[in-house]
Order: sequence, then C-alpha cells, then structure tokens
Amino acid sequence: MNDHEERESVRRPPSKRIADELRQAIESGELTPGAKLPSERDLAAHYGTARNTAREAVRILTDAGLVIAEHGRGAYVRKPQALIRLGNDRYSPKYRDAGLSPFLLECAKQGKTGRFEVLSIERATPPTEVAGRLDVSEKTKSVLRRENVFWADDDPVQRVTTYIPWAIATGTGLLQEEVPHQYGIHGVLEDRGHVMARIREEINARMPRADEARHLRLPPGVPVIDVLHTSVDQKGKAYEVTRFVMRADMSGLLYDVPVE
Amino acid sequence: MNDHEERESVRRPPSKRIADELRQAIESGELTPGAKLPSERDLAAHYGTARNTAREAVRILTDAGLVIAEHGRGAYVRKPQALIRLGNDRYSPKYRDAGLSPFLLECAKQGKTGRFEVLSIERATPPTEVAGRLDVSEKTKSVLRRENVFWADDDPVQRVTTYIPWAIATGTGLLQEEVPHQYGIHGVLEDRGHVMARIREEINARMPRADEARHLRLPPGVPVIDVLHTSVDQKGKAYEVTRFVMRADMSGLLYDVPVE
DNA sequence: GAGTGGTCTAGACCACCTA
DNA sequence: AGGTGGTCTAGACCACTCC
Repeated sequence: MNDHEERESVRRPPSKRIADELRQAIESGELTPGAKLPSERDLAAHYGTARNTAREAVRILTDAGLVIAEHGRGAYVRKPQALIRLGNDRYSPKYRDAGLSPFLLECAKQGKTGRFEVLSIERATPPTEVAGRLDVSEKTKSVLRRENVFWADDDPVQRVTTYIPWAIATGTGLLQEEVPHQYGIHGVLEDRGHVMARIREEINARMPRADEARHLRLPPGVPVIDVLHTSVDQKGKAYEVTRFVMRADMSGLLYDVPVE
Repeated sequence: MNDHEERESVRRPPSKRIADELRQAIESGELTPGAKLPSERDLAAHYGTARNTAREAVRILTDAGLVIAEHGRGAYVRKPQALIRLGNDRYSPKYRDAGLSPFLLECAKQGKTGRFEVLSIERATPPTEVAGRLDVSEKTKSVLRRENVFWADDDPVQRVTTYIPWAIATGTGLLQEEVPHQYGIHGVLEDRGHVMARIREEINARMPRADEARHLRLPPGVPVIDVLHTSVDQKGKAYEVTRFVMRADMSGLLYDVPVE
C-alpha cells in the first residue's frame, strides 16, 4: 500500500465517508429504491459536520446516478428503470406487417405509451461525420433532415435525427410530416430502389451536452448513448444516416447477429 | 415562456453563468483542447464572487466531461480521445490467421501499445444475469470465470469478465493463465464442439460504480459502456458469456451487420 | 409555516505540483 | 515558496413542496 492509499484509508474526508456509508446503505438494501435519504441538515447534525459537507456527500451519489435530488422534497434512491432496448432487428421486414414499430412495442411491453414527435423537417447541410458516411458525390452537399423525439409516457427518451441525400429524398413526399408510405421512411426509400441490405452502427456513450440534457430532461448522473446509424443498400451504397441520442438510464441496445 | 424560464434567463446563478461562459469559450475554440482554464481564484476575482462559486462553475464542466482538474496543476480542457472501437467482427474467423487480436489492432492503429492482464481465473457461481443467459441446465450452477483488463499504453480501458459453464470448461486447460490453443479461448471451445454461430450483445451505458472508477482510473464525467456478450453455437446453445465494462471516452462499438 | 434542496459568502487549512 | 485544486466551516438567503 502506498502513501496515498494509506492516507485515504485513515484520513478519508468526511464528505466521502458519509457518501460511502450512504452508498453502503443503498447497496445493502437498507435504503431501497425510492427511499428518502436523511435531509442534508440531518446528515450534518448526525455526522457533526457543516451542512455543505453533508451536501457534498449526497452530491457524490447524485453524480454517480444513484440518487436523485428533488428541490423542496428531498433526495431519493433512484429506481432502476426498465430499459427500452432497440435491437438490430428493428429494421427487419418481419416488423412490417405487425404494424407496430419496435420502439412502440418496447414501450407497450412495459405498460408505457410511446409516441413520436416531429421537431423539424428541413433541407440542410449535414454535419461532417454524416457527410463522410453518406455517399454524397454531388458538389452541393445537401440533405433532407428530419428530427424526431421519441417519448415513453411523459419522458423524452430518444432524440433521433435522420439525414437523406437530397437527390434521393426530393420529390418523395418526405418533406411532409406524414410519410406517404405504409412502411414509413424506409418504404419510400425502397420504392426509390434502396433496399436495406446492411446496417452499420457506431456506438458511443458520453455525458450529455447542455442542450441534450435540457431536451431529454436528464437528471445529473445520467449519460447518453450516441448511435450513428448508416443504412447500406444492396449495391453497397450508403443512402441514409440517422443519429440516435438516447438517455442511458431508460434505453439500451441489442444486437443478435451472425458471425461472418 | 413560463415563470421558471423567465427567471432562469434573467437571474441565472453566478456559478452557472461562469460555467456557461467557460463552456462557450471551449465550444468556440477560444479555449482549445489541452488549454488551461483560469484558476479558481482568478475566476472568482474576475467575476467578483467567492472562490467556491467559481469552483462550482468549473465543477459543472468537469462533471460534463469537458474539463479535467489536476490537483496542484490546474484545470484543463479535455482532449478528445481516439476511440478504440470493438466491432462485431472481432469474433470473425478472418482475424484468426492475422495473429493480432482486434483490440491490439485498434491500439496499434493509434500508435498505442495494447496488452492484456489476467486478474483472476476461478471456479465460481455466476451472477444471475449471466446464469440466466447461459444454458446451464445442471443443478450446480458453476462456471469458470476469467477476469482480464485490457490496457492501451498506461490506461486501463476495459474490464472483461468471461463466464463458461464448468461442464464445458473442465479439463480444457482454461484454468491456466496461458490458454492452450493458438486461437485462444474460442479455439478451445470450438474443439469442444461449440462453433460460434451467432453473438448476442446487450448494451448499456451508465456512470461507473465506485470500484469500476478505481480500477479503470476514471476521471469524473466519464461514463462506462457495459456490454453483456453471449456466444451461441450452431445448435442455438449459449455456451459463453462475457461482460465488457469499457471507459466510454476511450472506447466505442461498431456493428456492421446484415438486415435479416 | 415548516422543511427541503439550491446557491452563495468569506474565510481557513491541507495536498500536490512546479520551480 | 508560491500557486493550484480539494475540503471544510458556519453561517445566510432563496426556491420549492407539502400541509
């Protein structure tokens, strides 16, 4: 054990010590999900510290995603959420005739009401990472951009932005809010000769940007999963890119794929 | 605009205002990655606040993963890291004769030296989520557990734990540190009749647990990606489960898969 | 009105790094 | 030695919730 660790174990700062004990109480089940933590003033009195020190302890747990503080009410042990899991099969033809989209299906499974909201539909210049993935050979790098938010009950869960080369999207009615095809956007694209043969999904996780935290109403301590999806047709051409930004405490991914 | 938003825009707390300005400076490129932020004392003097208030501003950015504070040195704009991307093709036979593992390949691409470290190899009882995914029909739910850490240069990047039903692992030499097969663990399993036909990967992101933050040496504001991998053989039997816990600022995933 | 978290002040001392 | 972040104190007032 080196000097640093030696000191840590002996002279652990009070805020961390309090945090450790609260964490221990949570992990041991003494404080169950949904339970209320002692108030900051009570913790301070109990441990003989200033309120700020007790507050710091609670904050450590908040930042770790274990606790959620509610202004004027108290701090509570966070309840694990059932995950809405997007699978790679969400683009499978098998869903077509079922009628329900995979997202709505997942919501239904959990007794939640899912819905989509269209934020904007515009002609735009794509961000570089999108332009680099789309086969946009034209000089005018222009795409149709559709922004959506997916809701589960009253929680915004995913922010979804789809980019389609303008040359492909033009004249298809994809500028309308209501997509003019029974099978949605991908039905339209298929009619234009782009049958989805493969998908390529690049996955990352990170803390939300300020605007994402606002839009997804994210409490502290919740990261986002950032998925950059590319649809590739039977000729190997990338004809559509979608970015999913999902709140990680309510969503996950699932890939069930062959080994090639 | 409701009352709350009205107040926010007018009476924004000083700590958030300072954080906003620093964030703005970072996003605009005024403060480039690696640049040093003003010291907390300087910020406080400049904005006419107490040091704690300036400190709170810096902390907001630290928790968002934008800034890293170094004790005794200063706070710095965090540099984006090149991601080590694990692909679904990492189990593909095509890597077999190349000799290098996908992780090491990715490290090499970035001029880094990758290495594996074996933490433990033991017979154990699997956690419930593992037991539920492995086809362990026996009454004695016992598995071989191998724990590894993957390093890139001097950074621990992934914590990897593999579970194999004891009935499959016994007598294979998988209890040794050096796996007795040219193609590694999966070579051994293949000799036992388990050819990997499909993989199933469940993906999540979350803030690290305390022990994970310690083991992966995670700075504040960095989430982990948690992947639960299941290998399925040609008969549809799940014969191996691996959990990857990866630091999200240095790693990502990539799936390039057919639409079935 | 009482209780809670959110923010702030104006100090203080400690631990660490650089020089 | 001087500058930096890390932690703490003992207050204060505000904003919000609940009764």
